[in-house]
Amino acid sequence: MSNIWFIENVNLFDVLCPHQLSEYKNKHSFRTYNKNDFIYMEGDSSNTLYLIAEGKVKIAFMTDDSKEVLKAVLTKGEIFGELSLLGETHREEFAQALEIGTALCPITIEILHELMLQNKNLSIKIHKWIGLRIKKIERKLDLLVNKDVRTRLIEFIKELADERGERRIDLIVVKHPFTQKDIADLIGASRQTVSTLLNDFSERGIIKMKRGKFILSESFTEKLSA
Amino acid sequence: MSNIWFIENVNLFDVLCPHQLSEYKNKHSFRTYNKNDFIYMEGDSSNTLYLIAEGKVKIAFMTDDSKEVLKAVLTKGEIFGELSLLGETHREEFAQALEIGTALCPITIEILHELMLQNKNLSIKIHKWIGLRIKKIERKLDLLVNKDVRTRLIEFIKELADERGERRIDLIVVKHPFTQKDIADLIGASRQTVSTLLNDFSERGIIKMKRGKFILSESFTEKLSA
DNA sequence: GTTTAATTGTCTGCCTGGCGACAATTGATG
DNA sequence: CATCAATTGTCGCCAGGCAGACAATTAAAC
Repeated sequence: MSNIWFIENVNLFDVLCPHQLSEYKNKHSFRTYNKNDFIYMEGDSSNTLYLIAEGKVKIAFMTDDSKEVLKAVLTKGEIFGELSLLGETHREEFAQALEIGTALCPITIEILHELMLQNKNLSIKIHKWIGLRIKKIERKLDLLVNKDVRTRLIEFIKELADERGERRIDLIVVKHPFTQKDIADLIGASRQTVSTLLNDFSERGIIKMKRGKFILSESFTEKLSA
Repeated sequence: MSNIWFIENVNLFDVLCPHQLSEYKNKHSFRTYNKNDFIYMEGDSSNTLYLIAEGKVKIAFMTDDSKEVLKAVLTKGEIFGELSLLGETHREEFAQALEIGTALCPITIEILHELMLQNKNLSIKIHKWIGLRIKKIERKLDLLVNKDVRTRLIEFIKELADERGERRIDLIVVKHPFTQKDIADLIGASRQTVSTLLNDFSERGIIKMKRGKFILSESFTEKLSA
């Protein structure tokens, strides 16, 4: 399974966020949150979708034995709460701001449905976007079932580079919102193993890292696989 | 994460299959397949969705190193090929009939879109169905990341019981289309481990099994957890 | 019914990767 | 700037579960 599905970027954010459209500018403000503010909690009624304009948002849920399971850490330009669109009545996860000044653009499903009726193109984009979400998660499943931690970590970094990498001359800079613990949780590994592997990659000159940032050579993919 | 999302059965099959509607009866026939016939292959254009009227269908894909990865084994009443609805242009998986006399009811997306425009209710049901698919797969991810093989197997059986279990007095009969190898692939375990675990459950009187069938006591859930 | 292929059962050794422990580092906070 | 909490680095131990091997069983095919 390749990454083909990812190439066609539907860029829902640009289409959706009314603040992007000049006529809407200043008509309503973003909602802003402080660090650790909850955007919604498990059980809340599920009727709006959010676009992240600024900051960092954690999506997670609690298990029966009240441990927290991380689902995603999202930043600027990403969307969450979209299951409200798909018949979910109550949240089964919570969303929490991780930084002061986290700014979100909320869109209720009523409004979104109106927009979709008016705008056939939007409707199609949203469907595509959902299709991509499913592909992405199926891909993750495949990795989890069939690949070892090393491979999963490599794939994780590759995906990150595809999604948020800024190409420079001969290298790719990837800013991301994850701690090593986050990465470990997301790829189904222990924090320690991720730490060791990353340092291994680093020592072999394949990636450089600082907190919240990877720097990859253009050819890191081949190097990593070797 | 509980099973709540599963309770509301959207029963898309009944709504969709035109053969269920008397006015449509005999208007067109099911398409039937022989054992090992491919319904579609990777790379085929993705423009129809299928309802299974009879038989058994395998969904899988090939990895780069040409090993087969099982995604699902489906039977009567189940739906597949639905990503054609969500902007997929070409299949990234293949679908293969596993039994002679496998009968499918194909619906092209054009027709489906028409139906959805005419029938608001259908549209909503389909959205809900997709929402459930996403929940289900997210749940699977959670299990894979956070639970051991034993727990995953238990959850797999529980889900099977919910989906296809026939309740009898004091017990639940679950007919299913899986070999132990299939189950192992689907829950991310080895065939041997699954075999051993199932026999362990069996010896402890918690489940009885024959090929393609589980018999569970009403209270198997608690017993299994113990 | 016989033959044959597929599925299932079971054992052994082995190894990936989890976990606890603790130190070192970094960045946030006042 | 100093303090403190969060994050990262590293080690050793060891268990869950995979893989190979082979026998036993069951179902399918003829």
